[in-house]
Amino acid sequence: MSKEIEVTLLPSGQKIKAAEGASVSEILGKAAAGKLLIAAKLDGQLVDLNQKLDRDACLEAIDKDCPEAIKILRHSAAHIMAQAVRALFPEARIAIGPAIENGFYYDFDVERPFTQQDLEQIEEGMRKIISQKLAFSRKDMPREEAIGLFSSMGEKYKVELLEEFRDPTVSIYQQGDFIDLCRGPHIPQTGVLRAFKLTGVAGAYWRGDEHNRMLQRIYGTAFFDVESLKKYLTFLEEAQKRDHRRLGKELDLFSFSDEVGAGMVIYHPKGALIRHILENFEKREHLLRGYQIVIGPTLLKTDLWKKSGHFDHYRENMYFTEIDEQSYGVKPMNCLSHMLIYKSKMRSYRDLPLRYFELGTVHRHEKSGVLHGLLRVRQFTQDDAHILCTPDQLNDEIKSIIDFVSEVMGIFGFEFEIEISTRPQDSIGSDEDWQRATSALTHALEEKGYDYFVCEGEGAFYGPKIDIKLKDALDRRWQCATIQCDFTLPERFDLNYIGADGARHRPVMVHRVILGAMERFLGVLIEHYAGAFPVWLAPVQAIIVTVTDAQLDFAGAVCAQLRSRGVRVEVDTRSEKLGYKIREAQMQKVPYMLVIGDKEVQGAGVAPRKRDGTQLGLMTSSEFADLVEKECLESSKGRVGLNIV
RNA sequence: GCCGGCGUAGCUCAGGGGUAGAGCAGCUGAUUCGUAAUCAGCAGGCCGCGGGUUCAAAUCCCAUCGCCGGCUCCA
Repeated sequence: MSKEIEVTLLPSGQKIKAAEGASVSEILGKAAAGKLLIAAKLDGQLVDLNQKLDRDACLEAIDKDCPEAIKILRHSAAHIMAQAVRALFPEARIAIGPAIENGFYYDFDVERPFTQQDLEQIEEGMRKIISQKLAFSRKDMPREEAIGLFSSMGEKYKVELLEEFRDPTVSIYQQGDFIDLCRGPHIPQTGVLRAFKLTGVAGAYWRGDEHNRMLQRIYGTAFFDVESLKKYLTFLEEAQKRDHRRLGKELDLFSFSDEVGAGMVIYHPKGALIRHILENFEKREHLLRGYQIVIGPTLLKTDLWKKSGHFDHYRENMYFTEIDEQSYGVKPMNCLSHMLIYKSKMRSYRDLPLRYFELGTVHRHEKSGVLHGLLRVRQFTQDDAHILCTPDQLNDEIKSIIDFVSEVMGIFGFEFEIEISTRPQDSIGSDEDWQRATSALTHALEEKGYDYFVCEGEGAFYGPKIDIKLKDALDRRWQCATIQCDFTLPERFDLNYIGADGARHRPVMVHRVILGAMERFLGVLIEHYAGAFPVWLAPVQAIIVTVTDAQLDFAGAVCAQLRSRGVRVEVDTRSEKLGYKIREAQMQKVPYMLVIGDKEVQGAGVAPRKRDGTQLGLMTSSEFADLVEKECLESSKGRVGLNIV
């Protein structure tokens, strides 16, 4: 006669009796009425449906609509893929295969890289496995036994992982003839996987270390139903349409040239104009907040880079040249001249904080493989500032930078994630300084009530930092704003100020950018707006389209009037039909099209048509200029009207 | 930098050892038209750059530059 246990069902709180040794699915089966169960939470821990219960516990069903379910499905899909790969490539060694943000991957050590045809075959193999409805079964075993098991299979990567595990017991999962080291849980059987697609293959270093062997990684995604998969694939297509590299070409904003070199942006008139607007906007915002605009040189003697520590810690990313037998370094950061400005005279505590702002163009030798449109380039301009303050002022300074970032991002409508990065291996300064700087950053964020992630060991070589990440159209995150504490440069340059006590003190330094790099920000901005810039940023705010050539003279006069008001307007003078010219303006995402036919000439006005197709009816050009100005101010939250350029 | 893929007209792409192709854009002409593509004609190319194999290379091989997807690294 078996004992009874009491199970509390969550979230209802209902208590039911069950036989000791009953499985999760047996217990939940009755309560789950028709829902597709994926797994369960046993006292808060995710477990498989066939897990047996031997004590009183709380149990919560995980059906396919729970947020955890999709991760479990994708993780199981990775196992199924690995099984298919092993069937096709018996010599393949398996590494790791987790669920990731939009899917899953699995890394394999294989003789030759996978091809597109291989992927199709693997998909076919997966479909076969799915149709067999193989159960995922879990087995716990002592770590030593697992090492023996995987050694006998030749799975050296699994053995390497196991050898570093501390737990005496590990779990393995098996479906069909495929065995994998895994914490689980998994879907009950392979047939649960209904919709999946292998999306790509790429090289990836074992354990993410470039000194290790490069494995072959297959990416895929999976969903509970085919419609969701289709929706996701459509999303990817849509995202590709707003890729800034594509829009940059279509909207004639910028280009790259292999004759010029990789990672060097060539701004075309419209792209340059947007950047110009952004930069003017930035200068005003900085002056408003007590920053002083400064300008430093591009080439600085290598000796100075040695003094700052850049030569020892950042040389790999720098370009050097020689002038009159003197070695110079092209600046990868703007801080040095700002330090020299500070040092140019005696400073009092009454002068602090000093905030030096520079739209500084820097060059960094990024590895060729990381270059990516505007988002990762070798020459870029930062909206950079260095704040020198007393240690007491540090917290307030950081808080006001965070406010600055949040106000600016609000204007563009960006949401962001915040990360704090702590001391890396290759770094300078004392532990005590790092500790002080790191806690200054965390305190400021906590006082402002922001959530943040901590990235251990990801800081700059000279100090810890707060990074603000924006997402691109393809869901990749890009660092834009960053706030970096630096206790070491003031030391190396022997910066000081005279305190109220008459003695010399060391100021604290903060490096910070708001938009980050103008290039990257513009790239993310293009994708954010899908190329349809708000009027205050649009390089062409209105385009005049005439019904026939007969109205061209009047169109020219209107254009001149609007330009004198600061409206960025052009005339399409081609002898094309109205519809043709409208279509073109539409595809160029111009905010306003000003239609001029005989009626408008008669009425001495224009008929604006908005980008979304709405027509505003006849108005004078002056009324239209007022309208554009009002919209600029509204969309820029009062910052920018018509007179930005 | 590493693994894989790819460079053909301004753009998007076809052609895969035997005379270089299409659509769009451009130019010229006709059309003068009311809110997302008027018609016709013309022009446009060291097939990324450099080597090699071959009677013959856009096509095959090597090297190089650049681009794309990842990895590593970063604003």
